[in-house]
Amino acid sequence: MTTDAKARAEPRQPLTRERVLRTAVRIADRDGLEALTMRNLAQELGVEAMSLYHHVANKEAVLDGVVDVVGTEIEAAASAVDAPAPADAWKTAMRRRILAAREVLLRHPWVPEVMDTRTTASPSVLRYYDGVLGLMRAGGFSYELAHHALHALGSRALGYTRELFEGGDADERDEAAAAALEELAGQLPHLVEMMTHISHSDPDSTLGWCDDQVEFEFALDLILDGLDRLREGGGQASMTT
Amino acid sequence: MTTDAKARAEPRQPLTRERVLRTAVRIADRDGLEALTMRNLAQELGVEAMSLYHHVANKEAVLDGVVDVVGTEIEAAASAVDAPAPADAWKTAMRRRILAAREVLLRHPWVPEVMDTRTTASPSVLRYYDGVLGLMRAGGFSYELAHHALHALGSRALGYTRELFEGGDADERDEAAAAALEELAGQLPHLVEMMTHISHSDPDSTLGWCDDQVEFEFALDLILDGLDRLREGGGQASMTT
DNA sequence: ACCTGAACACCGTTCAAGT
DNA sequence: ACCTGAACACCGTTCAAGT
Repeated sequence: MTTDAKARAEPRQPLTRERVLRTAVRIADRDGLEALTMRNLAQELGVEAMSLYHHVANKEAVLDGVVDVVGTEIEAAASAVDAPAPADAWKTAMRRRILAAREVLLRHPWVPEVMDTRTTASPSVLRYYDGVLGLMRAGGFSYELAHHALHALGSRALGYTRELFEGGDADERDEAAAAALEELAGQLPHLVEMMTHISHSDPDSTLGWCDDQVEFEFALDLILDGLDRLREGGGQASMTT
Repeated sequence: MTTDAKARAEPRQPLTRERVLRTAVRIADRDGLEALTMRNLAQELGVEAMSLYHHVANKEAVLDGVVDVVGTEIEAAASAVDAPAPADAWKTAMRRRILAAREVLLRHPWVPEVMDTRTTASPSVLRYYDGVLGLMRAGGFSYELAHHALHALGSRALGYTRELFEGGDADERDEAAAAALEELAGQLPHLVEMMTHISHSDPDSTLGWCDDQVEFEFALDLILDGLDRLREGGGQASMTT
């Protein structure tokens, strides 16, 4: 049985925008963002590249679309977390919601890179942020403070912050960082000493000592605690000179 | 006089890595990142594209290089800010240093996008972070807290955070956001109400009401104040359950 | 040693033509 | 209405050849 015959044997599903976008997400999940080309996407759908243009305007529309697909997944995950006890309600609810969103993004690690190049807002992401804002309003935030809070959280509300040196192979990255540190050791006294100090107190750790989840939650709590303090202070946002 | 003759009339500078990288920065500043192609870069230098490969390994090396050039500019700007008075020393010094770095980045708005795709650390950026770490150590941070702090600040230490919807033309973006909000108004009750509330209290503001500099400083101060509190508490980083 | 021209293997996209 | 093949205008990069 030839592949042609096999392809014909399965009832051929009609091409739709939905099917195009879901396939695009699958390609990015499986092979990475650089594998998401129009030609590849068409091939995966058993069609010519040009057929895609009947269902999406262009590649930018595909990227907008995949973000919205994942955004819908985030919405679902966020609304599935249980409500916290009344005390500490807003902060605990926000924390749970954001960490639930983060779990979705960890399954689609290419999303931050795409999101950072979007120039228009995805409907599902907007709905998610509307929920975040609603939570703060219910917690007693003024609109002014809530507005600052949305900016301060930024993409962290969705569960991610771009680390400074990420992407690529983690081992490669550590190796490159080690080489850079060695070469520049004389110029980086504090970084070198921090590394030796931390690797002494935790002998297991090598250069790859940074636990992304721990650091994410550290910064998230720092911000949520700070916002809570401002909220209690009456929603005014002046802190420093 | 033909352009050929004119080109020959000026003493032809030899191609060097330095000249290639500085020209690359100029192209990105003037025409945007998408204009920074190997062919364009060569043309600007009056040379064939392939000649570049004698001075840089490939395009990735060019991108690593331009980040390092701007990183050097940031180092210089940061070390030029005057030391603060002894009281509040670390926080004020950090704030000044970061806002000085931000000013450099505002002159090179394409840098965040490139930085976010780097997988190896630029020497100049590493040196800048070493200085940031040194400031915290001098301010009494434990290495553990300082390490968390570096992660929590992330790219903010260099003066930028990627906004969720940025890039492209600002007017276009606002228009798109307005259209999205209108279409989804029923599904975004809190965002819609926040907008009307804020535009009432500030009649000048339209959709483009967000002042990036104000929001950057709000979040920066939120984090610096939080870190300062933890530092005073003895450098321990446990805040929540 | 340094630079070049032609070529290769990719992109996204347009267009006229098929069914 | 939907899909296709050929072609266009770009990329980054390799390679053999020039000086």
